[in-house]
Amino acid sequence: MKTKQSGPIGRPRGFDADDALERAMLVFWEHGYEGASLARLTEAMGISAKSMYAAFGNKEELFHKALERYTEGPSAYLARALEEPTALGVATAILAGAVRTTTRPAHPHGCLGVQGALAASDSGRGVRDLLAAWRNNGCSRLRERFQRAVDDGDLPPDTDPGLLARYITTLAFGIAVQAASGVGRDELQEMADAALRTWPLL
Amino acid sequence: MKTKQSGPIGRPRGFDADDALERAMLVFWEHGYEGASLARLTEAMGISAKSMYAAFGNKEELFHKALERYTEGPSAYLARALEEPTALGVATAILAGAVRTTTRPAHPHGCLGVQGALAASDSGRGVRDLLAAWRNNGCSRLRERFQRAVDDGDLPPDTDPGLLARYITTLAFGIAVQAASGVGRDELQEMADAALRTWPLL
DNA sequence: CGACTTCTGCAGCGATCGCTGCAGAAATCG
DNA sequence: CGATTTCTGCAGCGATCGCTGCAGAAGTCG
Repeated sequence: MKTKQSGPIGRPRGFDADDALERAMLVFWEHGYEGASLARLTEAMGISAKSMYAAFGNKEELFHKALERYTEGPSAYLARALEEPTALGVATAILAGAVRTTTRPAHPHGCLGVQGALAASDSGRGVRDLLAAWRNNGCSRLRERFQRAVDDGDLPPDTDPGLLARYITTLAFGIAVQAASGVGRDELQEMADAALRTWPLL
Repeated sequence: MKTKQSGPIGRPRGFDADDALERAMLVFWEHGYEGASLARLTEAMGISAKSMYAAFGNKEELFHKALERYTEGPSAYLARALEEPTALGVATAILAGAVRTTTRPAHPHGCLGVQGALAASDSGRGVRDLLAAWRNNGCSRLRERFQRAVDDGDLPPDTDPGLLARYITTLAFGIAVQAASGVGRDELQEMADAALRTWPLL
């Protein structure tokens, strides 16, 4: 319900908030929540600390919005994968997406949802819990998708969808750790292929 | 070659350095390298900052020694697992050890080698790289063990030991992430069991 | 134009960071 | 014992942390 058809009165901000958020996301991705200082963030965003606070609230809110951006951007392969017609297709797309996203050249290696804040000091507990919920949410959505596959007869009726979802997400998170360790894309993709070669038997 | 049979001259330190290191390891484990402040570390160790520096050098050296302690303690299951007689036994023991260690009650959840410093600021780059090397070293030792299994005929001759080692370590690191997210021990162990049920076919 | 609103750059807040100088206490030597 | 050596507690170092008050610039309104 937008009542004003022209922009808000007053001086408009002199930077592109979307661009700035994208750059902030990359800094969080590379250095983690607590490892990304305001100085480094604002420098990458091309704005002053004051402008960042005016536009995004504070560091934690900035991270929240950066995580949303990450979910809709680099991590969008998950939502797309869930729409694959078969459970095997879903699993294959998720692992391939994880490998691709965590080993993109000229991008930080690893996954923001994993290395954003696995362990943290007290001040980072909020973000750490947010990311834990983010990861568990991904697992839950996958479980629901596999449940549907069981209902549809795509997976054997004795399949445990929760266990299967936990297995695939465990591999995906493990891939993110390996990528952060510098393991290359090809090796991880080969490993993902091998892991799904025994598919119907899990 | 110890030449002095009596202790060194001068006042001996008034605390147990082994105890202090153990407590420091637990703090690093829970909060990560950068998330563990000197104040929190020294409080847990029961000594002053000055004593810590005299005994361990600085924060980074303290972390190095804490990681050694972790390797010989909570993570000793890896070395034990490598001595299992069969490759399947090795893999089973590694995953079971990972599940147990990352979900121990009254201990930090997750793995120090993973959440100690996955992403970090500039000042944590040394430790981040150290941990990446630590993880890759575990993978290499597992690969060598699987290579031996191939040579001994325990694994089929067309098995790729590197790929298999990468798969098992990926699962182990994924388990560490899941544990850090609060996933319970039983669910993870069930998942590990299921992952190895198709063993000879990878 | 003048009135109004918002954004921007500067400077700096209090708190915490890892780390250390100093003086005295405490232990081991001859 | 005195001499020597090391450890300990206190206080505080400079740097950085996330964050903000203020004044003026810069834009949108009637």
